[in-house]
Order: sequence, then structure tokens, then C-alpha cells
Amino acid sequence: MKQRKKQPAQTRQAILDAADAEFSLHGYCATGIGGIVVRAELTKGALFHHFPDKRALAVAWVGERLGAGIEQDWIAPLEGAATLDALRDVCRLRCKELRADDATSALVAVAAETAARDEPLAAVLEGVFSAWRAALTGVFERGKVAGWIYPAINPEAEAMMFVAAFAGFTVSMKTSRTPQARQLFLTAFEGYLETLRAQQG
Amino acid sequence: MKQRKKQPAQTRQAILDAADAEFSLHGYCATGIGGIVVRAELTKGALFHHFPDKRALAVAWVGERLGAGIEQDWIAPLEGAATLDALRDVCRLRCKELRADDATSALVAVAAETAARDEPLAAVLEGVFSAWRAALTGVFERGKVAGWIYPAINPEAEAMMFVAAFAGFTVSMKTSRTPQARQLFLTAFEGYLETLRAQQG
DNA sequence: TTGATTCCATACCGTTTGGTTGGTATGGCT
DNA sequence: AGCCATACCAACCAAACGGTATGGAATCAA
Repeated sequence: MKQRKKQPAQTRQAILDAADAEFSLHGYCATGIGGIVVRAELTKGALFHHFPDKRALAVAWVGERLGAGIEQDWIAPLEGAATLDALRDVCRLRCKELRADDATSALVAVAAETAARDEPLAAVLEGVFSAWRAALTGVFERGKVAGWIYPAINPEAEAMMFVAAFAGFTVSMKTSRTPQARQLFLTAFEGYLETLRAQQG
Repeated sequence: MKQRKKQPAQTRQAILDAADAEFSLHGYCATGIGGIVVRAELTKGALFHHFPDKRALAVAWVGERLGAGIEQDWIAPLEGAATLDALRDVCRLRCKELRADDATSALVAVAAETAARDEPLAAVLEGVFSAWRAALTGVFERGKVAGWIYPAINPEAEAMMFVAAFAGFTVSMKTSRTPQARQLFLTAFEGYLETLRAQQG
């Protein structure tokens, strides 16, 4: 299998890898181009060859990496959820494994930081958020049809609430680093999920 | 009433006024000292006379201004809440009047941006958040005693969930500027509040 | 009045920032 | 072979950043 010493797409991915790490760690504004190229073991010339400016790099990062992260962490696992217990298990896992540099955490952090004043960034962020919400809307709709979700639930509104609650949780986890906060949230969140369950007989 | 041409405390408040506007608008990192002193119609000399550095200014802003904002918007109104309907009305008002530069929004935004890597800032942020949660914990506890909150509710956990949901909502409002998002969230959030109500008879 | 101290403005400094420039090496194509 | 676009690097740049040094006006203690 003969190929070039270096596929240009490889370099682009290496830049996105480094950008992912740096943005997830420091947020958008506090991340410097210099830090990214050092981590990628490249130069600014390489970076600005693949991306016109810092904002475009961030847009690509959100769309490709954070989007993929949400897809992997939330959308794919939820696709097979056919009971409320399955949904609850996904939430437990996401809650327990949540780290400050998770895709979910980074998504919320960069949205809170930039979405209010950067329209192209807000647009791509909204795309990822709406995909996340759409997956949950689908779960609730299917659950209503299958009879394991309370029929009076508004799927879209409930997805909005679900995502907001989890997004806020990622922020809370950054301020109070005590492990109690995680357990406290999970307790109430599981209670909330139970209220979505269809009543028996 | 004789007094100095200018009370030093007045200047300090003017700086905090300007810092409040700038930080609420641009976040922590993207806000420059220059922008603050221009808005305050002062100079760097005045600012650095009252605050040792940018971080200390931010700490004072969070503790004094955001703390007061949360106190005014959430804690004081909740003090008199003696029914679930009263709690719901406070939530409706906060939801409807929420703007991107609200104290609540700014608190969440700056927490998401800085709390993970700035410990003193995280500490004062946690103070404001925990005061907010404590007010809700008190409401739930009082409601349980008075019999208008479902007895099985864990007040602390529920306060955690409540604050997380509302915090996430402030972020969602920045990405999707459509008015539907606001209504959608409020719908589900009121539904959530109803699940806290004590069952009749 | 005098001396010390608080308060604030002007001017400046070193560093870092995002971004550019000129040039070179690579590999595909004819 | 010869050519040319792509991919990348090293060096550089103006601007903005947070922060400082200095000096003077106002105020207070004596």
C-alpha cells in the first residue's frame, strides 16, 4: 500500500486533535493558536493553510468533533433505547463518566462563552444541540407509541428540559468539584426520569 | 452635607458597574481592562488602585454583583413562597425576563468559562451557586413541612436539579435565539414543577 | 501649616496575540 | 524530464493585552 509520506487530511486531523484538547481544556478565547500548533507538533503555517482563521477552526471543531462526541455519547446509545430503564442507564453512564473535558462539557462551555456574540459559531453549536435534542425527542415519541412514556408528555419540550438539565449539570460539576454534587444531581435526575414513565394498569 | 468631591467607594462602584456590563456582555477572557475603564470613563490607574489584577476584579464582580443579582432575582422572591403556585410564578417571571446579560446568564457563562481552571474564581462562583441552591432547598423543606411539596422529595437534590435545569436553559437561550425555545423549556419546566406537588387527598 | 497618605491620571513597558509573508520541499501529471 | 499545485515551515508583524512607574492633586492627622 503505497502512499504519500503524509496525507494532507492527516495533518488536518492532527490540528483538530490538538484543537480539541486545547479548546476542551481552556475554552475558546483562552486557547491560543500557539498552544494548538505546539501540541500538534506543527507550525502556524500549517494551521492557517487548512483553516482561514481561529474562528473557522473552532467552527470545524464544534461541527466535526463535538458533533461526533454527542453522536457517540448520546445519539447512538439512545437509538436502541426501548424502555425507560434503558434511557436511565444511559443517563447514569453519562453522568458517572462526565469529565470537565468531555464533549458534552466542552459543548456547553463553548456555547456559554461564545454563542451570544458569535453568530457562525452559534449556528454550528445550535446544530449539535438540536441533534442532541432530536435524539431525545425521538426516544420520547417512540416511548409514547410503545406505551412506556407517559402520554401527556410533550416530546420536544421534554427534550429541551432534559438537555438543559444535563447542560447545567456539566457547569455545576466545574464549580463544585466535590463528588457529592454528582450524586445529588443523579438522584434528582433519576427522579425526574421516573415522572416520565407511563403509569401502570 | 459636606463631602469629598468623590468618594473612593463611588469610583470602585463605577468600576464594578462597567465590569458588570463588559463581563456580562463578553465573558471573562474576551473582556479587556481597556474596555472597562473606557466604559467607566476612568483610567487604568484608577482600576489597578482598587483591584490588584483582572482576576481580583472578576472575583469582586461575581461576589458582589452576581451575588446580589441572584439574591434579588431568586433568593428574595423565594423567601415568601408558601405555595407551589408561587414558586411557579417566580420561575415564569425569571424565564420570561431572562436576557443574555442577566445576572443568572452571566453567572452560568463565566462559571462555564473559568471555573474549571481558576480556583479562586471557582470558589466565589460556587458561593453564589450554593446560595441559590440553598434558597431552593429551603423552599422545598418548608413546602414539605407545610404539606404542599411531595414528601419523598430530597430537597438538596431537587435544588441541584432545579438550578442545573435553569442554568442549562440560559445556555440554550444563547444558541437558539428563537422565541420557541423559551416557551418549550417553560412548558416542560412547569411540568417538572408539578411533579413536586404533594398529592391531594 | 506641615507631612503623610489616599486617590487617580499619564505615559509607558514587556509579552502575547492572531495572522502574514516569502520561500521550500514534496509528489502527481504530462 | 519538466512543470506546477499542494503542503508546509521559519521568521516576522502590528496590535492589543495586562500590568507598572511616576507624578500630582486632594484629603486627613498633627
